[in-house]
Amino acid sequence: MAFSKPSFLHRLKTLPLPYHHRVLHRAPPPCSISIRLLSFATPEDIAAERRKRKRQLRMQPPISPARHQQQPQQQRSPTTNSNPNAPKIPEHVFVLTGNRLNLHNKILKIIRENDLDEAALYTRHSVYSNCRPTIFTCNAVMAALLRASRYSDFLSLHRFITQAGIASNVITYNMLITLYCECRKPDTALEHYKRLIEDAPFEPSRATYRILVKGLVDNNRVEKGIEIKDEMLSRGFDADEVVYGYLMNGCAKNKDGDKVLELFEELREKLGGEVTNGIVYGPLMKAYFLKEMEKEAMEKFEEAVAENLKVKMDDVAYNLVLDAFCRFGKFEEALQLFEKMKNLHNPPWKLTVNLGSYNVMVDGYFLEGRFKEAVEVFMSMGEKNCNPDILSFNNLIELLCNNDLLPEAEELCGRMSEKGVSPDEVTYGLLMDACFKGNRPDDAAVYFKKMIDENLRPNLPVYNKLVEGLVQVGKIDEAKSFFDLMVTKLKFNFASYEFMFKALCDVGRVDDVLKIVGDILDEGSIDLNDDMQKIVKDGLRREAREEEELDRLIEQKENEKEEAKRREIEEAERAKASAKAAVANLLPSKLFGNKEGSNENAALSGNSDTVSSNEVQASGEVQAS
DNA sequence: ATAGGGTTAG
Repeated sequence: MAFSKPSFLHRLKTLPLPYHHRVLHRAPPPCSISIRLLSFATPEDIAAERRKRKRQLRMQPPISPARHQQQPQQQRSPTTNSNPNAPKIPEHVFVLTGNRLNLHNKILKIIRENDLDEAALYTRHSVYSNCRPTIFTCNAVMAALLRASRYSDFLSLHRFITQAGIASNVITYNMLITLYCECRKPDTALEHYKRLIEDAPFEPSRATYRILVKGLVDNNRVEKGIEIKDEMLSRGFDADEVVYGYLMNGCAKNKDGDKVLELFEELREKLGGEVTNGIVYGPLMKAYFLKEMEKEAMEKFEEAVAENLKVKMDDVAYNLVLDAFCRFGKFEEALQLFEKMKNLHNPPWKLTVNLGSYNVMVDGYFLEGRFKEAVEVFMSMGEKNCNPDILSFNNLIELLCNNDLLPEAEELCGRMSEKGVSPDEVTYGLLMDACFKGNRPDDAAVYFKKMIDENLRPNLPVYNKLVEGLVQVGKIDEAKSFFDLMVTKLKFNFASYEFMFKALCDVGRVDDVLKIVGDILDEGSIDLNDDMQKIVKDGLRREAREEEELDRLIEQKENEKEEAKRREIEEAERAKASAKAAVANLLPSKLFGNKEGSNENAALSGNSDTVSSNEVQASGEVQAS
């Protein structure tokens, strides 16, 4: 295996997740539960009503999944038509005509030009124009955002259209589930799946299950994936080789060869005794290797590549077999197969290699300790018209760094642009780490600066690593300057403050600490907890100063805050009084008539109500998520 | 016309 556990944890930590986290929590999922909450007494009532509605909206559970799409439109009963609480049925594709089609094509064009900001903005503006975008247009934009990993923008657009009453369809749900799986939030993905099942007036599709099961497997939730697979079957879907393939691969990853074979048998039985999709052969070989049944593994390999072409092998299926060889010490076989794959590759008719093949080989070479060749094979992928992406580069750079090949990693980083790829925060984070490990703290700081200069957003763990590394080698000034730089950009936690406090106190810079404390109290960004106070007081004592200095500072800030609040209230009252006078004097009934004047009043006084009910709605949706 | 048809990135 190419990655050790610690390095995986490190990867998790270095991913720019906090940004996602923040947005993910804020952006409410699509739902109108909050509105409906008002009309029922208990959650049970709501659930019962929801089931009833779904029953009304749907006929029988599906026999063939292909039928789903057409169902909702016809099956709306008159009662649900008039029910404002009914789940909104997404528009059918045949509304995509005339102006709305023109709009759609216009936005598709913007997407093709890769101006996703403009595409999203255009979509939003259209929502309140006389030409509302269809869900198909919105999906196209959201799909583009998802492809670009712009998760927060995706969610904000999704929230916007949901609030504007544009109903999601199954593709929208599938994309949401994809998004949460990619963000390593499988439970949120499952919640959206559940909501699709319970609330949406349509059924999940086969793709929904593929996405969800893959996401669960990728997030180490194979058992849950198997449950979902069973649910898929019980909902009338055929056994799907792709879904079984994911699950088998996941079980193989967990070294459970028996479970892999069990799944394969189940699949074979359900398919009437024969599995012809090559997708399961790689995982199957892994299972035999795990059980040390090498002969059987090689038999399966022969079966997969047999001349009779009974088993359908494509690039993905080959990659899984290649991976099986690499991971189980059959590197010679892997090399041979890789050559064969490259020879068979004959686009566009027959695809047998892709970017993934090269990534598998990179891992294989590293397992063999053949680092140089790994880089060579990686850089040669252009021969087969494959293009490395940022993830592939980062994977290789991480492997190089983990094997004390920092110069090679840096060289590779420098060559990314020739493949049209730019380093991201993960790339720089990896190099930064490696620099600290290689006693090059100044270069580590340079990489961090590069992130800032290139408008990348290093996250808190990356920042913490930088500051810890700098302090460790006694570079307090540098550490403090990065603290100052990032304190407004990142949401620091207690640990990051405490670390800086300690570092400064250790060198006697307690005044700098007091200054930071003052800023914290001014901004209320974080509570000044007991540990922080203790660090400051210890620091003061060590400098032969009074502990009470801190208490006095806190008190002073409290007083200032109260004073400010009082002034604000006064200000507001004065403003209110003058507004009243203005309404009374400047909008008299003789000018605009009574009605106009009272409308104005209603708008003024009703304003706060509108805002608060929006807030209630928003928080209700967050809760429901 | 929007996703999906699968791998790799631990």
